[in-house]
Amino acid sequence: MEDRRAAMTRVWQVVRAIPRGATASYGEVARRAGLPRRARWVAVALKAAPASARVPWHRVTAADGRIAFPAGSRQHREQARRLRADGCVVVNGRVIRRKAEADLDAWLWRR
DNA sequence: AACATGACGTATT
DNA sequence: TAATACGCCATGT
Repeated sequence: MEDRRAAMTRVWQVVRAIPRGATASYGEVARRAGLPRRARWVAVALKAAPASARVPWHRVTAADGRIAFPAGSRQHREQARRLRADGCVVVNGRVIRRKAEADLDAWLWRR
């Protein structure tokens, strides 16, 4: 299963390409990594990412902008903390994205 | 092989 | 916006 490793590497790379202050959903990351319909697997890949890979995992949220970890959990707080350190606005465990901003991202990331 | 799980997504109400 | 339901798919048991 060396191919699995390659796919994970691609996922990490895609996440590393998310600029500070921006976010992407698991599904988006999956598509950009050439793994359509594999959002859940992206989560597995992130969980497996070693700290040495320097993957900004906190910039990945559910499709609606919510932090995927259970509210109140340590990791949920940690993600919110890092997100805010990036300059993102987090309210009720959700990253606020203005429509224009979201559209710009879609444009910047297409293909 | 069958079934449960999960850092998910989408449609519907 | 929130709650539900169902779809999806790699993994682990």
